[in-house]
Amino acid sequence: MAKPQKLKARLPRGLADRGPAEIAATREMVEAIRQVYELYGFEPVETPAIEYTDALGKFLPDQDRPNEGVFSFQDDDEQWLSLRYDLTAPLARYVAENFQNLALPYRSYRYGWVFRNEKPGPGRFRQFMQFDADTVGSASPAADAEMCMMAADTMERLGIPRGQYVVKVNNRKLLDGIMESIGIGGEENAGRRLTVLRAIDKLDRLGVVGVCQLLGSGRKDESGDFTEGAELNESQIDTIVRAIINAPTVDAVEGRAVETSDRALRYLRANRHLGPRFNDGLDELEAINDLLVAAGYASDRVRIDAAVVRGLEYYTGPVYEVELLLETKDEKGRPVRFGSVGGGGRYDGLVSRFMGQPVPATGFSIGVSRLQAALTLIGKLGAKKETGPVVVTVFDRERIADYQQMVAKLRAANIRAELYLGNPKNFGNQLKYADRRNAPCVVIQGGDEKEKGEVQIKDLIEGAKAAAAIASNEEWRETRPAQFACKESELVEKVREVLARHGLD
RNA sequence: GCAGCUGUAGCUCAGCUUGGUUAGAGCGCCUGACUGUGGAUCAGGAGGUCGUUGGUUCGAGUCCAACCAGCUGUACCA
Repeated sequence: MAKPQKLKARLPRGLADRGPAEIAATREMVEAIRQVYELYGFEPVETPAIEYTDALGKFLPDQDRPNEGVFSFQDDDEQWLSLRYDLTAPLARYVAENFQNLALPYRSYRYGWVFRNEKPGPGRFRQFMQFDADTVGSASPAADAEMCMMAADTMERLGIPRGQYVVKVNNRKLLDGIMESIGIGGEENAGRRLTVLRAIDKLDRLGVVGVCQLLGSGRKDESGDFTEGAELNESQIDTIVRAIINAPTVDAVEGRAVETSDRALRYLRANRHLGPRFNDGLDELEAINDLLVAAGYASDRVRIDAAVVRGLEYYTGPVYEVELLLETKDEKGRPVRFGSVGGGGRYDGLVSRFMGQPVPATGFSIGVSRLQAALTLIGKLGAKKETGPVVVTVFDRERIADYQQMVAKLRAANIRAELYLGNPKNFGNQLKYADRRNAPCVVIQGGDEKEKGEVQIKDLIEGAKAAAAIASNEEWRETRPAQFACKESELVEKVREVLARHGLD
């Protein structure tokens, strides 16, 4: 007898279903972040998940085909559409389209799903949530400093203690200046500069030696895979290493060695010979740092770090990155480092792509999904299991209307409640169901109770505790642990007492 | 994309080295003991194209090849 071919139920890789606990955790996080952003005077705006591909700037050069990394499709008029891969490019489109109606500088925030068609990995999904804040129309370093402060405040509002995160600040012009000074400026070296930036970005993972290999002839990893290097000569590598990679950042503060912006800046100042572009970047960094210090944000929250790269393509000046410093173990006992959970920077070119005038902008983005994974793992989120509704059981199937009425009474009193909708034949199954729903209690009314105008209320939470002491099934059933009778008219009141006893009111 | 590892019940896995009747375990699920009560216990039951295709062989879950999928690392990452 051949079985009919069943369709295999399967989730596409890199995508995730989310249950009640995760949804609740996300809601909690989003609300916390929103409060901070509102406090800073930002207002919400939402754009759709789909944009014209050219608005996202993701056509491959010299081809009329979008980048493979974005999910794209053609409209019936042949125009390419794409799912957004971040929230910044759509905002730039929105601002350009509504430029006349916005009060500039325009501060806005929004959160939503973004999509990337890339190989997924641990903690990396093809659909994930970001929460962005942007200030459009201000070139002031105060706008940048504010982003950094807001990032720090947000981390603390989410329950991450000071010292377990850090907001790192850098300026792209520093790196550009250094690269110019070693002779790889100009259009013809654009590709090479990318390789250099990528190499520096890997400092935390590969260390100084690995980065130097990538700056030079290339690097072969443990699996035998070879990565081509930037082919710089020794003196070029030496300049980068001395200016950025080996830059001292540790200072003695009150007898302890700590990383400080002061130390980083002092060292950068000694490198002013690297050229005007480098010096521009340094001046901007100094300006931001002065504002941070004046506002009381010291190096334990926001810190200058010349090795931060981020967003190779569109950042033009200051860049920021939020890093979680805490370490923990995963289910299998392996150490987990969370690393970057957010970042941003100044993107002065992004809005002006649509406009005839320059429009400075700076923004910051939190990776909600990744941060949620981190917070869950360290137990800051989703620790408690959601309590289910009160379940009204069906004893006498002729009287479903009576039971439904009890449910309605509980609901009218703002108590989560539901009628058992399954097959009422086996009463035990109804309790099993209530147990699996994590119901705090069930309401029972059989013929005996009905005659006396009573109902039975069974406290499942208390009952589960009592169960541990009972070994035999007879005893279990006869004692009816944590169960009591009350007048039908007292139903709401008594249920409320049970909920209060467990802190659920 | 490149490399390594892994595909056996709903889940976690054993069996593969050394090919040999009916492919196992734990957990979960269903039924009953228990026609008015969750848990525990006991008894029973359902559930498998051994990732796919081809090859070697009298005989393949086991050996070989290709492919597919997953995981891990690496590359890319706006």
